[in-house]
Amino acid sequence: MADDSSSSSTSATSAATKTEEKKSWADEAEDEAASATSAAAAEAEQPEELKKIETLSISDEKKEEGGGRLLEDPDDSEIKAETSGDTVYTSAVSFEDLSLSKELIKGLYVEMNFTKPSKIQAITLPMILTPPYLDLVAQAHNGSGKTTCFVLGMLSRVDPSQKTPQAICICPTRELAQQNQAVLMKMGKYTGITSFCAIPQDSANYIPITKCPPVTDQVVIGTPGTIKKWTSAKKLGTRDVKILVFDEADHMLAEDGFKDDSERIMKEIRRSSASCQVLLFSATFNETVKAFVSKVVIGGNKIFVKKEELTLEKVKQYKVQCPDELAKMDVIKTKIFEFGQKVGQTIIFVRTRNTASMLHETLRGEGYECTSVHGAQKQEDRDRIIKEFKDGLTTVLITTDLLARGFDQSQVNLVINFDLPVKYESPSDPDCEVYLHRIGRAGRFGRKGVVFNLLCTDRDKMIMEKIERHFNHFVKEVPNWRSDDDFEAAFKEAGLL
DNA sequence: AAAAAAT
Repeated sequence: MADDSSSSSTSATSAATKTEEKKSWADEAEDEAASATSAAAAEAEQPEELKKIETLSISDEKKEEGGGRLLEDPDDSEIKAETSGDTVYTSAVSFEDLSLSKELIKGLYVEMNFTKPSKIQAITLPMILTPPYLDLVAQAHNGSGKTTCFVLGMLSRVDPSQKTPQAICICPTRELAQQNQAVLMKMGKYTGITSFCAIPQDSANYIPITKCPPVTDQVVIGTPGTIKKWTSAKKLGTRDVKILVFDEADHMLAEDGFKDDSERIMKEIRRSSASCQVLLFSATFNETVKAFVSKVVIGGNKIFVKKEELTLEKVKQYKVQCPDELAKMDVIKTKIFEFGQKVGQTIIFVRTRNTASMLHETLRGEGYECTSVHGAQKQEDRDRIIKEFKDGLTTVLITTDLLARGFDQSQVNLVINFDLPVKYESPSDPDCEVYLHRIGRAGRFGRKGVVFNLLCTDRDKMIMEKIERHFNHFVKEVPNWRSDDDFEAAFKEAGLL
């Protein structure tokens, strides 16, 4: 649409593909917005949900000086947030409490259809938007509205009249970068703010970076390697950057994730723009990353959630004991395709790219309609398959952990772990963080969802037990993998049939 | 050659 393309960047990444892309993401964002209201309602129904966010300050010195302020909560006086420094934050009851520009308020109500801030938004937005703009690390449940927190942060800290990059957001996958940019453009539609998506270009319309004009958009969203490429080519200035966001921050700062890239980018930006505010958002922070993160945001505000309280109650989890791999296939064909069609869209997670293609081929060969997406495919193919799924043209999507994090499609009610997520270094241990992110693809904004973990070996069984123990959450077993009735009962229990 | 990014 004309509006969209004029407000977005025309630089580098294919303008044509992007515009097309944006339309699909934007359509989706409407659904997301609509469900935000129901999320608020869902939260209201369930008061114990409110106790889930536990905030704490790790900066001891500051706490003594500032005296550890209490944060007022609009919904529940039992929530106490200790913050760092002297600033007193008042949780936002409405978006009007945040002294946002009227253009931004209009975007929130008209474009996003939001009515009031979600829990995490109410708590973090004042922290993000109140001087002296302390750093923030915030953990909140999957689908609770974290994106809005940092997108709103970026949009309101940026000066639209100044044609230089002032906000940068770094994401682990190009899909997530694009999704976040789409949300930003939609929310900021009336602000005149423009954005640039710094992700690898598709081979078809590759332009060497030396031929690209420097970035003049106020907001840059992208993946680590490409951001680095643009800055070192001196095409992306970091002098005026006021706010730096890491989405899926635990992964961005993990040793086996993007730690080196992230640290380098953070250092460089802090060198050229010392007062830059750093925001770290994720649904998961394991102990190792948490310890490291606390060193990065010294004196900042910190919000963490206990791991036992992170599992989404509205997403029912099951395990299915299958005698062999063939039985797993059979469950997909006779149960998942049968019931899945009735309850919305389905994502099937597998461990490797290879399994993704093979499973796809096998199912398609037998007439089951599905698509697959993973990192070995061409960029343009990935874009197309994601768009088809977002547009609802396809209902079953097979994927790797490419889509484990952040992928937001509210119609996804069914998630299958064809393979359980395991740690690369120790394949008999589960990757509990990835597990949580995967199941979080269902149940967006407090919706109902169901997850089936297909187990086949004793090792699978043991890994599943470890996951249950980690989250202190019992996962029910589907008694008989052959039984339609057992599956039907599971779907019904999850509230989906 | 585990997913991902990117060289």
